[in-house]
Formats: sequence, C-alpha cells, structure tokens
Amino acid sequence: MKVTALEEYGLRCMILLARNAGVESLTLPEISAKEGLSLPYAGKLLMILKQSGLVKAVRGRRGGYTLAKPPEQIVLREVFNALGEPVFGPNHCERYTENGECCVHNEDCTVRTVWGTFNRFVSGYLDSVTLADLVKGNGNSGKSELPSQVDQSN
Amino acid sequence: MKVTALEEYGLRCMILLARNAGVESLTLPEISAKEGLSLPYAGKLLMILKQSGLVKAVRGRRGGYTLAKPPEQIVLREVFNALGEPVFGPNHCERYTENGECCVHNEDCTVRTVWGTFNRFVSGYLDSVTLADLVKGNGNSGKSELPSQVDQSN
DNA sequence: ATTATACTTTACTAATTTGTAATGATTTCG
DNA sequence: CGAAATCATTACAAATTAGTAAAGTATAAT
Repeated sequence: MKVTALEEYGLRCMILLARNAGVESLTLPEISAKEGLSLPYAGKLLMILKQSGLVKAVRGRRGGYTLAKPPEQIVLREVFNALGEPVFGPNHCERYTENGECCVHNEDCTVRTVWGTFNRFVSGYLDSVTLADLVKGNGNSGKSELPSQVDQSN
Repeated sequence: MKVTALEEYGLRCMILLARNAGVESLTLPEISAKEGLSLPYAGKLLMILKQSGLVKAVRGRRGGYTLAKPPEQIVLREVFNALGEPVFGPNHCERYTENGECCVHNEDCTVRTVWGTFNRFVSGYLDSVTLADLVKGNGNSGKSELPSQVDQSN
C-alpha cells in the first residue's frame, strides 16, 4: 500500500496553494522552487490538478495557479482522486487478473470484500479533512474519530 | 495510493492458507493452481511470507506451507507489513526527497502530519481484522467502527 | 508590435515493480 | 540407495511509474 509520487507531490502543491488562497496566485517557477521540484515536473503535476478542476491557471505575464475553490471546500479525497486511483477502485479486479476474465475468486471473493470495506473506511477519513484543516494545522480534525487504540509502530 | 501486486496476491495466499489451517498443508503447485498464479511467482510470494515468519514451509515429499500461527492470531497489518511498507513508514521522507537531506518541509511539514494521522487511522483498521474474521466472512468486523457516513463512490 | 513571462504539450530516459526462467537443495518413499 | 516431490535461489525480461528535455502557445506590459 503505497503513496505514489504524484499523490505525495500533488498534495504538497495543493497545500502550498491553499496557504496562498485569496492572497495571490503562484507561478510554476515559484511552486517548483518552494517545493524543490523540477520545473517540468511541477508543470506536469499542476496540469493534472488543473484537468481535474482543482486548480485554475492563467497564462501569460501575471499568470499563475490558484485553487478553483476555497480550501474549506476541498476535501482530501478529491485531491487523491485527481492524482490516482482509490485503494479499491473500479479497475482493481481487472488489474489483478490472471486468467482472462476476472480473478479466480469470482463467486466468493474474500479479498474483494476486504478492499471494499477498507476503501470505505479510508474514504471516511479522506472526506473529513479539508485543505483548510491542514493549513490550520489539524490534519486529524474532521468528523471521523481515530480508533481508540492508536499504535504508532509499523 | 495503491495496493501493490505483492500485497494483493500475498493476502490471497494467506486467506487460502487460513481456510486450510489445521486441516492440511498446501504445496506450491496447489497454491499456484488455486490462485491462478504462476508457480515461480507463487514461490516468490510464499518465500516472502515465510521470511517474515507468517508461514512455515516443509520441504520434500509431503511438504508444503502452513500458517505459522492460528488465523485468529494473525492480523491484517502483519500480513501487509510483510509484503510492503506501510502508507507512511520510516522511509517515506527519505523516498520523497528532492534536495539531498530530507524534503523541503523540514520545520513545518504539513504533509508529514497528514500521512502520520492517516497511517494511524488505517492501522487501527488493519489491527482489528484477523484472517479468521475474513474466512468467517466478516471483513468489516473488528473493534473499529466504520465512519457513519459511508460513501461508495470514488 | 515586440518581448518577457508563464502555462501547455509531446516525446523521451531512467528507475522501480512485476513477473518469468532455469537451476539448486532437501526430504521422504520405495 | 535413488528417484520423485517439494521448497529455495539467482538471474533476467517486461511493464509500469517517475522524472527530464525541448519546443510550442498565450498573455500583458512596454
């Protein structure tokens, strides 16, 4: 279970834009410098975010990127959906297929149940945190409560 | 955020073994056939699981694989830790580094906070589900409750 | 108009992950 | 024994993801 590079860096860019929301737009060179990304890579990221409708871009002199909505209205799940597939998405079974059609567990797929439940669990968290929450510094706010026994080890 | 192939197929193998726990051991050819995996790939998977102490292997005629512990005592998180890194593990910052040392957000890393919280949230779920739960058919049991508003869309 | 600024697109290279192939080592049965 | 069954190891090929390079298009200030 891995966070992809697109998700990691894309989220960073969104947080950066959220910090400047309402104040000013940020240019690609600015974003790339502040996040330590190469300019073309930052461009690629912002392009993805733009095509998903999460940011707006203005070209030419005085141009730059801004969030398409106020940070209070952008939830983590939107950001991740823009940058990659959910843990258990519609393509999951298709992806992990071995024998042509679906996986060998057509009738009674325990694994699929695990992922489905897990995905809903995760989505509950991702839906409860906005970019504004993150900028304010409480990434663990939101409506969902953490499980009571929290284990830091991995 | 992606489930890796190792995690997907490794979990399938563990569930398969859990179904036969206490009854009989399964050979590599059996596992590979039942899961639709190539024999060498199944071997690779079981090797990883064995090296993590989750399964035991017996060589030679009459050999095969069995779970190292009863399914009631194997929790999903153990399985995933064996097959890959957690969402936010010790190598996370090292991995997504651009400028030599750690990431550019050394002092005030919002992203790190997100992943940390998220990881604890996820771990809470993974710790609450055993292989026995899955075999019994309730992958959503356990101590953790699902968030109240469950959204199936992605 | 011209030019500097800034976003956009396409093509390509490199790294990682997935999966395969082939060969070696160990146990048990006859 | 020795041969069949079975796990173990190493090296390699293919696919995906990550990241770079370079040339193109639009805007606004001068």
